[in-house]
Amino acid sequence: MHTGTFRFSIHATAGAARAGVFTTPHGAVETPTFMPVGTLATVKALDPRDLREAGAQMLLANAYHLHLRPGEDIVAQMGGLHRFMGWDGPILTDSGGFQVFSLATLRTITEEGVEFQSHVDGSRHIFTPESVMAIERALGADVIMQFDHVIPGKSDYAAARDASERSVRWLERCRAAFRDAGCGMRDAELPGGGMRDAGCDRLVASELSTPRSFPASRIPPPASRGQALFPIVQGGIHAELRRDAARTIRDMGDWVGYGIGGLSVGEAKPEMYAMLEVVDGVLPTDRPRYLMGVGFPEDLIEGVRRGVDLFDCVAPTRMGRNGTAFTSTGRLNVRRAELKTDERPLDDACDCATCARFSRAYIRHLFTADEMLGPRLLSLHNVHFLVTLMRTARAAIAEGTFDAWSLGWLERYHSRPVSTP
RNA sequence: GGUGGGGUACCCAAGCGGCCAACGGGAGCAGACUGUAAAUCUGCCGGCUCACGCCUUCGAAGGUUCGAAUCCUUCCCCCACCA
Repeated sequence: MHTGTFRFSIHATAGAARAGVFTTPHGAVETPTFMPVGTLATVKALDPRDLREAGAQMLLANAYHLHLRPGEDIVAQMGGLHRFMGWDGPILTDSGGFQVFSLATLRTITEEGVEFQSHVDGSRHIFTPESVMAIERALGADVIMQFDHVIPGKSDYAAARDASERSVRWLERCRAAFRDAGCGMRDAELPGGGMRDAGCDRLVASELSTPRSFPASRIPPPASRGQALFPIVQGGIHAELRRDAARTIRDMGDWVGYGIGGLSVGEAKPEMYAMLEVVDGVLPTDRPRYLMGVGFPEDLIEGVRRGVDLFDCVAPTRMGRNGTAFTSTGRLNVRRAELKTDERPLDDACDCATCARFSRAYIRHLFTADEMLGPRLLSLHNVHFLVTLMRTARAAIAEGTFDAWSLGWLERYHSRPVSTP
């Protein structure tokens, strides 16, 4: 596949699993990969150098949160998301669709869009596919997600169908808005046909020279490089709905990549895995698939096994802040009393900066003493762990050992001897 | 020596006749977190018990009362002020 500055090439496969390279305007990403989440243009407790050293290749940020503060106009004025947060690698912005779900008590959904009450100050904001596109355009991430309607994992068929179909309708509107605001998108071939327009080029040049004079909604990405809009396949845990959504979206146009959403939101794991298999059978195999919001190490492996290339999740950083470490033999609660004098690293098999330098006993001490270095060191370890897990999976796919490797890995992870010294 | 205040579970601290194994907080212990309203949240936290329940607790010892952490007496400590 080659669409402008975006490109996806697959180097090896193992069943549905693939090892590839996803190229974006801000560089290439070796897949499968895990993308740390930096909702507010920061991966909590870590700076870009940490992330780079941990092996992260691509990051997430969130349109809803950045719209509330500092505002996409500020980000655009400051040169766009990459420059603003000091990360020159690829970035993906989520649309705020997940907040439709997680801020359920603070919003009202209509066909037109969603009215949110800000969780920051209570003020009211209307999010529509169009306004979200404007926000994501202004933020300037490489990949931007459509505005979608996420529902709880256990939702019944009717509710799931309703949300899924609405997401498709919103996708149409996102695409239209994306195109209309597409000036500056010369390099990106947009789904359903790219657009080139000399007027747009001129507009880009003038806006770049005087960015402050333009309203936020009209400020294009700061560089002439493109953005890619990813659709999101919804459908809850209903195979028929998932299949329908995947087909409909696939047939809508030639997307650079595909999001798979509405999973890991309360449903059972087998249900999530089953949905991945359904979607895997429908989406084009030569485009990257992004499983949104996942996740835990075991889910990453199960996802790769079912044809997923990109993952993101708050788990490594949130759990890192809350005192849980991922290890090759399961999760480890670092506050446990039995670690009081444990001299070993969090994970013997880990070569992260935390494991190279600090003992479990010390990290436990940092947490019990409520020292901020603790959450930082654990976040670093957890991010490194997931990123490395995907890198290892990639190598196994390339070497043709993925099946055996993944089964062995899962068995060890679930064996749970964990912390006994 | 005098006057006043105070001694409650690991710590701080409410309670001041029955609804008290005793509010609340901390510490401790265990658990949860999946497109971040999260450096957050939940549970346990005198002993025995799965539980019902039983047993031992509110400085110590006596006493009043159907019944006391709560009232009375004496004693032991601590704090403040006075001599």
